[in-house]
Amino acid sequence: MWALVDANSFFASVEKVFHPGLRGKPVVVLSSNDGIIVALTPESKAIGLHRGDPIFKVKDIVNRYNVAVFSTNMMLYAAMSKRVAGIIRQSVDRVDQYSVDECFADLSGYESHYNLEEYMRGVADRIKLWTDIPVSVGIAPTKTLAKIGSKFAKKYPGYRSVCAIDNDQKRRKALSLFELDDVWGIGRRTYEKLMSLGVHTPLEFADKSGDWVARHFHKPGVQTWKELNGFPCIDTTEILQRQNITTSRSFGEMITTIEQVKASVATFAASCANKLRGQGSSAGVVTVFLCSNFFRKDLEQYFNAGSYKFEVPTADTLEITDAAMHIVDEIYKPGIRYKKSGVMIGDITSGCIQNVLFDPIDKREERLRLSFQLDRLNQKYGLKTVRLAVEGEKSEPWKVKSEHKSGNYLTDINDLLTIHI
DNA sequence: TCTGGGGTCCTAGGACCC
DNA sequence: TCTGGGGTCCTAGGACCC
Repeated sequence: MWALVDANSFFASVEKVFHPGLRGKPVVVLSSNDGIIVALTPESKAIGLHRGDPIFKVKDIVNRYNVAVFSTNMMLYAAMSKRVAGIIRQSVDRVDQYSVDECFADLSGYESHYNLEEYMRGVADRIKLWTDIPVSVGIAPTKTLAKIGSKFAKKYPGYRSVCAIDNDQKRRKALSLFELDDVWGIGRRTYEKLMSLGVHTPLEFADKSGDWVARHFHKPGVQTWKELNGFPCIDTTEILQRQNITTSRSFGEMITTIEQVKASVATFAASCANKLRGQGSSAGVVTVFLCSNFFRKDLEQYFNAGSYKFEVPTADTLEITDAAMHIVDEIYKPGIRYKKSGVMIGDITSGCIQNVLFDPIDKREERLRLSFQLDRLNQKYGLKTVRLAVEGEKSEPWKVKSEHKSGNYLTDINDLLTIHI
């Protein structure tokens, strides 16, 4: 059996932990650049807000109901995520953290010693007690069914945080009541296809024959069908090594000069290189893209991207940034008002690196040590304390808007909360 | 005025190889 | 009229996820 432990409205719940006056009140957390709503509490849903709403379009509701609005603070959410996962790991040996707010716990072997429902309810209670984050748990023979269980646990308080789908009768009932497009693995396109084939509920899909499913779907659809029938076939074993690393941002203000574009791209290249070193890998290719503001129909639109392949895979910030700057020289077009840029690195490899005889870079090892030293200093003294000059100042007009950001209560000693009793 | 960011896997088709 | 068989690798695009 698998248990899925899913935090409720995770980002919003984290903010509520540190702002206890918001209990029972509507809370929303915005995307980067204070753009759209990415997380919201049930109280916010009840007054008509939705995930994905641009915040400026719902300003009236926000003002009328005095909604608490927060800018995104990934450092804070990541630190809390680690704590929640740590509590689960104290009770279950094999835990895959699937996303920032979800963990799959492998319960095989536990059923002979424990009542799984009670056991996981204990875990959920401890998470609530120790972190104040509410979670919902689904227990089932497959991950797809466990996901469905966690949604029921979230929706109906009667489950007291845990819903087990552990026999065929419960499975059929759950599948008959669940929304087809809420099933894990069924997105918009697959949903439309199923509807056009006359399938309206997860149960109707699960009850189709294997031949029928193979005729209409490829591997992903077949997997979902098997999982809905209780046959596990989805592996989520943690991927320790990223295959691609991207850093991109929309700008707080549109920019035009090549110096500003370069400053943004250099900042993102340094961030990619930092993440790359963090997982102990090297990259074989770097890609840069620039684009204008596609919501502004009145302005000239532009998108362009370029790539550079390294002769020898590298994790050197200087080398990656240098390549990125050359790409900007090639794809930058004057007269455009740019809204977003980004850097992607790929062809990521770990371990031994094949050298070439005529390596254009001298003293590779020393330069890499320099990059690691940058990481150490910036870890200790704060982001961008030591950086390349081309990255520009700490406050640049293109920096993201982040007007409602709370402190890094769990990771920065200067932001520790003071409690008055 | 203001509209996010970062991933994975799968498949088909082209290019190329012997 | 008839023109092989069997591979690999790479890339772009689709679909999905949080």
